Amino acid sequence: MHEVISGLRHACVSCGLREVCLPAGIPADSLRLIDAAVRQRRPLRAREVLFHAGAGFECLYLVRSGALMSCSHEEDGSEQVQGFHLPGELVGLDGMAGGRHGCSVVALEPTNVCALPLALVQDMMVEVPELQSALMRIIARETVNDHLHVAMMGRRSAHERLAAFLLSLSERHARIGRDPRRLRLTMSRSEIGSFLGLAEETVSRLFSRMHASGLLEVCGRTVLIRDGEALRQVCHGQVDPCRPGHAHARQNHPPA
Amino acid sequence: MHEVISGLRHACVSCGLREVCLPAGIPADSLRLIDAAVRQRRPLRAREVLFHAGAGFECLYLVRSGALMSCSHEEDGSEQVQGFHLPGELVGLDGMAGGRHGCSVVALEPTNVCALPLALVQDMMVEVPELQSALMRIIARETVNDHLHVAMMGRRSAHERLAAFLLSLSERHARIGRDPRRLRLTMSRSEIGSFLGLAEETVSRLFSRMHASGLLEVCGRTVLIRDGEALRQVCHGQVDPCRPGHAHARQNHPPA
DNA sequence: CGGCGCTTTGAACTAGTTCAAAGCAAGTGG
DNA sequence: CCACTTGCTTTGAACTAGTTCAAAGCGCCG
Repeated sequence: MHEVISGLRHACVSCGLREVCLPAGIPADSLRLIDAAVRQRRPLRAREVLFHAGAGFECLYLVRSGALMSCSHEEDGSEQVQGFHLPGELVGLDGMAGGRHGCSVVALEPTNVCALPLALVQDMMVEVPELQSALMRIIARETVNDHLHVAMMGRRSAHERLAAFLLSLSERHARIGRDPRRLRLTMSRSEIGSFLGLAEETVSRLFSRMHASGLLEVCGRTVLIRDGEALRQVCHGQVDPCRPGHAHARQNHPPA
Repeated sequence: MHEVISGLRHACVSCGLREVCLPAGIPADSLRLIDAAVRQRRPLRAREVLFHAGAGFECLYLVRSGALMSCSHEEDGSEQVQGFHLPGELVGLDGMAGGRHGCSVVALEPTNVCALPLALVQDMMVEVPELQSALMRIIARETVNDHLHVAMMGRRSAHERLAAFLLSLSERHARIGRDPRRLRLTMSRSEIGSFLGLAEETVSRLFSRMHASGLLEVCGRTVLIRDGEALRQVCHGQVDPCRPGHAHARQNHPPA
């Protein structure tokens, strides 16, 4: 079952993601140990599966380029998208619970990942306490994200959810040096819907409305954020994006 | 800010929760170290706050008796209940993300907790690798739970949600040796609603319906599970609990 | 007793779903 | 190069699960 290919160039030290990835804040000499542990996995093609739910937990994976999506499966066959993972982000932690993964992870586009064999990670943590606390920090951040996600699913309207989703993507784009206003969504409407707890039709309609109101420029899977501030307001429920509110929309509404 | 009181009796070795709590699976000699680190906190009264969101992360807490509820706060003032914590369960892990807690935690009834000062935990992890992996396992399980929670908020009907909630409580009751059929809900309808992403009125109506259909016997905050198997079916969406389906009709006697 | 907070129930409403159909873009094979 | 398939997206129209608003009931405690 070893698809891991070692020997490829992968030095963390020279990696563009060093500052946002697991090694962030780890001293240079310890970094060399991590470097040695990291395996480069054969690149994934779009739609290719990194691991299936239920598979044995052997590695943690770091996204180097591309994008991943994780989703859990209900016994009735339905799927729930749990998250999207951009370069610099870590996936596979849930496997630590019981030695098997609880989610499947699939590539949304051609993707490269670094693999960290679990055994090596555990050994290393004893010798490199910084790694241990870094890992703890990352897991805890994961938890915080999940809580945000729950809070969103709990009480927010469809508009608020989509706005929050776009802003989160935008921020993460910024973190890795991409243009935070231009988003290339690599996932389908129905995947966004599943992630946000909405029907795909609802997502599609929202994009149309937000486009019409001038918040976004939507062209298929390419989205341009035209008014980030307004989007932030929508996200916090301070604005109802249905009624115009924006210059671009139809203005001939005779106010009551 | 140290409200921690040491010196009270608290030996893990003699604790009834040993097998379900953090120390599960940790060898006896290492256990003594943990034992020494654990501080007993003054008992919390109902509604008393263990820590506030934003407070510095100083301790992990283990529930000894009673029950806790954690909730996050949106900037608009609304609250989202993130979870309920029964004896043997750990709270406070989210604080590891940035040195402050992201949730507030409050007691639902008179509650005792054990406190594990963070500094001691970190020191110990270096010497007791079992503790490190135990902690990792617990955090990862947390993640898995959060994912279940998200999956529930995403696509399940109100009935399915409430059924899943009750079954989860029931299982956890069983784990700590309580009767899994008789639940004393220590939280209000609106707290359950927040947790499940429903209005409090909806929760109340569901209890009434499930009572009427003979699934449950509900008397205020005391719930008796009459037909666990059927409840499990509702939870998996195999049954629509609106239409009768059940012989037992209205019988509003308080469970003995 | 009287007041307060929680719960229940009813009735009206609406945000979002579902179902259905058409539009579009990319790929495939003749 | 075009016809055809396939999968995603958009849009419309009808529907409904769950919300919201309102009011009454119930327990509890000072």
